[in-house]
Amino acid sequence: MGDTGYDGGRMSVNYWLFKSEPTAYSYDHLVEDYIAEWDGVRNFQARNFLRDNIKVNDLVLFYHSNVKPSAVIGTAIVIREGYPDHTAWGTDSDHPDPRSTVENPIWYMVDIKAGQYLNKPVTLQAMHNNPALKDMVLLRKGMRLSIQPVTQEQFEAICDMGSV
DNA sequence: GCCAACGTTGGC
DNA sequence: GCCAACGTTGGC
Repeated sequence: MGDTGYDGGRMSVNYWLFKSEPTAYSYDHLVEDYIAEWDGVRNFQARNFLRDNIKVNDLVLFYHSNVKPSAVIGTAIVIREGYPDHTAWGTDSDHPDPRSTVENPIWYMVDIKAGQYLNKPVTLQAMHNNPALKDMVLLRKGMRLSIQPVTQEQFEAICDMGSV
């Protein structure tokens, strides 16, 4: 941002970290599917990012949470931006919300496609040990947000740490 | 499995 | 609008 470069209408991509419990949806699973709807987010702050801020071509760190060790496993790319999460509708869904309707959807999702595996997972501990990452949202005490903004510097630092 | 931290709900 | 109760997240 802030330079005079032209990139097709947008000054730059933004960077994000998506959390997933691998027992629910792993990075392997994304690579298999190649394209995934990032549905089921039921937190308003994360919803706002999905609805308002996450754009096509934005880059994503895919983080496995609630496993030993928790770690960033790979990257993904946003291929469709915020649209209503239809999995909130209908009782056969894994995460229904009867308050959300077609006319007034509460929840939103994006589509992503698989990027690259890191050559080696970057663990939560490794991130804590890197002073360059000290301001990461993920590392803030008690921060449970499942969709988090990441700076370009943080994104690149983690990719560097993950390439052996 | 424990439990601290957090978000959400709902009574008042 | 307060806040207690509850459910969930997620590291350890």
